[in-house]
Amino acid sequence: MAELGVVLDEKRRLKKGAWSAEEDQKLTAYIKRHGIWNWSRMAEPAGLRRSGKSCRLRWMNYLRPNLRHGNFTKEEVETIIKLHEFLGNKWSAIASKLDGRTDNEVKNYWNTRLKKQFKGKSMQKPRKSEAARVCDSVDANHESSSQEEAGSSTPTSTPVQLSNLGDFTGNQTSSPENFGSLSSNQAIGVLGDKGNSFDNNLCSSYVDDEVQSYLWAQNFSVEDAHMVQDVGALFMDSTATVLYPGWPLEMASSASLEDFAVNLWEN
DNA sequence: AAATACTACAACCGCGCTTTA
DNA sequence: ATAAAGCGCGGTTGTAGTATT
Repeated sequence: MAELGVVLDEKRRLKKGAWSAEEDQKLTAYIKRHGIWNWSRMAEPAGLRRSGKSCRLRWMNYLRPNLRHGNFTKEEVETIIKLHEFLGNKWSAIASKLDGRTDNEVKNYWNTRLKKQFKGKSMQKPRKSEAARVCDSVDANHESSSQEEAGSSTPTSTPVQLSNLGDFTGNQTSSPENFGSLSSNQAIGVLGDKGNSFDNNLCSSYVDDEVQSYLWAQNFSVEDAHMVQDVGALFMDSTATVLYPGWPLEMASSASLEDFAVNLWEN
């Protein structure tokens, strides 16, 4: 191979691995001249021995105009935390709320910086399987382990908000009863594909008032509708509270996410 | 100074959804 | 109606750079 870490797909003679400055220039110049019309067919006329996928990824994550690279601001960190709490590993959805950031960048940031902050720290109560948790309504278990651990609880979601969600998505009827009738798959969908990973436990965190109000203040576009359709399941637990990992339990009820994000960002 | 461990991030892979023929 | 192609997403891997021993 000509360059370290760069290999050729022997069957199709396609190059893989890190992009050179020359390749970047070729792709950028081609797109500027012809626009994006078909990723898999653009590579050859652009003078690149790359798969369409590879071209698209390079463009979307690196070459595209108006992208921002480098450190995340504390506001961005805060946004990521909040949205991840709400949406789970929906990186593209999260990234769409951050100006000039890509899903890949957000995902990398989460996996390398934020995830470890949560790792090993119990967010709150031990939970049943996701499916069981989502299907259950409030029950006696809430009072037992959760409040002992969390030290407080914050009643949250209201029918009004649930109704808004239903109206907003346009494909989900809006009563709390209907949310309760979601299948476990539907409910878990928003939490991630596998349903049992650390991330999924994390992202299924209960949503408190602060997070909700933040989210309602967001400007969700029509394209976002698909990802919010299952969100009702997250509101099923009305005794929700959020513990910010690494923070003392006694902070549970008083610390704002902003405090947490600032702390995280500064350290 | 060298070896090792850790971190950050670019890029690839596989899967599922949508569009097209 | 359906198979194929294209696209986008999330998970994972590979590697360069940095810190630590």
